[in-house]
Amino acid sequence: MRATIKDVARSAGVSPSTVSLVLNNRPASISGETRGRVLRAASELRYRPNQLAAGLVTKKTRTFGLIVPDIENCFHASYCEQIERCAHREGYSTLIRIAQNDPNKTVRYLRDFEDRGVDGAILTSTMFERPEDTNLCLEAIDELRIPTMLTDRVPPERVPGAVMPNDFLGGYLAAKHLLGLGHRRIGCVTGKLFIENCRERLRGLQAALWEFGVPFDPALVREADFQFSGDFDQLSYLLGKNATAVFCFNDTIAYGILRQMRNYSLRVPDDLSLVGFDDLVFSDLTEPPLTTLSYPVEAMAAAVVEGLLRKIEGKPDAGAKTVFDPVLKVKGSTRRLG
Amino acid sequence: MRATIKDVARSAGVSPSTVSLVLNNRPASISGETRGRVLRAASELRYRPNQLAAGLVTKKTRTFGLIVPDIENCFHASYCEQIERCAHREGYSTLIRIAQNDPNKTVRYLRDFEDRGVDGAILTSTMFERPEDTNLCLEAIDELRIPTMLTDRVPPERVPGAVMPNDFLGGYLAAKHLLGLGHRRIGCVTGKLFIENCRERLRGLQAALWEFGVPFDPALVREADFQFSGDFDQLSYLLGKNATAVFCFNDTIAYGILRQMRNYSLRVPDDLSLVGFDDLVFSDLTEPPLTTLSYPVEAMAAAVVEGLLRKIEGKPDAGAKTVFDPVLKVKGSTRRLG
DNA sequence: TTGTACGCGTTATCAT
DNA sequence: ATGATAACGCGTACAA
Repeated sequence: MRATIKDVARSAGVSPSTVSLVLNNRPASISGETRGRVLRAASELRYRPNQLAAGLVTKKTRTFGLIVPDIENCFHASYCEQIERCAHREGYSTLIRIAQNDPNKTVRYLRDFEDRGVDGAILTSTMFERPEDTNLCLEAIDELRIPTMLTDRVPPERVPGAVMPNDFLGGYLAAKHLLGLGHRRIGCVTGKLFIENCRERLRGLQAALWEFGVPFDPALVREADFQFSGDFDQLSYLLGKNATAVFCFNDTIAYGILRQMRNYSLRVPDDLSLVGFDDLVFSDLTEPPLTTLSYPVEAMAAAVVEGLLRKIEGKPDAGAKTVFDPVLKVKGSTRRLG
Repeated sequence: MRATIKDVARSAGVSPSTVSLVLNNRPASISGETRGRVLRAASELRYRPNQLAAGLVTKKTRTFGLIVPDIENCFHASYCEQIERCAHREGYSTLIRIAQNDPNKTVRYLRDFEDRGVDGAILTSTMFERPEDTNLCLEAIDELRIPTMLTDRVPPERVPGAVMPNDFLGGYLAAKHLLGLGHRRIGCVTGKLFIENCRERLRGLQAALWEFGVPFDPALVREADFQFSGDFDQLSYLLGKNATAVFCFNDTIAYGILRQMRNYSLRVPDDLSLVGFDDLVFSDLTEPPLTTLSYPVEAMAAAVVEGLLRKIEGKPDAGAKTVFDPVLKVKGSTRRLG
């Protein structure tokens, strides 16, 4: 069996508390000699404290709980990985749970986090299709006695204090870029519009249109899904509406449009300008490389973790940056009209 | 504060042990009346057992530890997600750790798993560049007193009992497909060859060549990296060697080749046939869609989890399928030579 | 400087 | 049918 603190104590000829004092570098002054004996015994027995027992008494487990909708989505995978890295850098383990956009799972996982004594929770999606589900989730968070950070897909009323992407700006930048190139009929293939982030991107687009004095035509907006599905045919619809450019709310959707373009023997950007969102690694490899918007995922992850640590330590959450701006990466899929 | 078992006991007018018996459906017969009182009290106080305390005494935490090299790699992300799902289906939480191919991190995480009392560990990569690192890792696993399943990147000596992809077959199928199409000069862009899986794929290719009586030319093999890097130029080298087809050891590498082909104004499959590996979702979207090899990731995940459960329950590990064959998905990137 | 004793929240054993 | 009591392994006042 595994050595316990008692075994170390016995082997070093001291009491368990002395072992604890030494190993935790407690202010209590321990003679260099016993300290040495303890350390030697501990390493000989390969002693490592049982974290369950330690957590039980200290109420700290140095664990974060992270709930994500999925990780097959590259953006989430990347965000997830960055969060795990930051957490690790701060000495925390990360219990990752994949909720598949299921509010019930989300709530269950949340409770499980509390049962397991995680020190803090991070949720990258707290908006669901049915508003009552969103409320259910928010209530569960409030009942929870655990510091919690929301990020990415956050209901509007909870945005203060959350680490947020500036999706309005993203939409604005994309549209402005296209407008600047002379496009006036800009089609849009959005993600699910119950996601506030998508609506924000849409608002950003509208703001840019307004700035250029171009009327907003709702007929140019098509709601799709962030998951890829190759069989939709938003493209022919939008072309039918005389779109000269299409703004896709993520890169995966843009890949689909790119594919459809080839099916029609049309060319990007000659026959249609295309803008994506997320700047996945693959977006440098498409033909042409995809003009897209990029978030500083690493910085966002760092902000989430930092914010959570502050909450855990009870510090005021001042200072931490909470809104992150996307950057437009102009590659080859957009060009001047005409 | 959160209600404990004692609070419930007090509220129901019984002892903590009775509460425990009721809530855990112990064989001990409890009168329907007290049972009701306990259940009512528990739900009124919203009692949920502290898993740390429970784990401390039962030595079970219903948690798996999962160590992956990274999850930005789509294949790993997918595998990871499937494993998490299977684990959840079986009532287990998954502590996911990203080791970034760092053997030291791997070992540290492993120990941490033990400290936290996870019931079992899953490692998707236990092969490192330096053999001594691999050994270090294997030794750490052996010293660990935790049921452990290895999968995917496993050192040859540990394959028995591991859940493995049949990479030999993958290499064989890819090469046979190309040979069947008349190709004789087949270039190869591999992943790092210290990974046994890559060497297996290479052996599979050699076997197919042998079958067709085509001599193996080492000059046609280029070692690359599974992570994408757009700046390599393996293509011009292989074309210089008169390759008429290229077998890339993963789809990401193939995307890079596809891109290079366009830079040279060459066409796939007319000027070069291309085969990838992994069948990422994006491989239906490339132009042309990428012929590639696909593993039954879900089934593999299920097998890993099942195997781990058997080990945990001390059952003999008979029956579980442990080698999984890839399937060749012929899409548009390969064609008959000439 | 070190040891004793207690508590963390739970389950298991053994009485009653 | 139910309740004391003793673990589980650790940290920490407090005592010595």
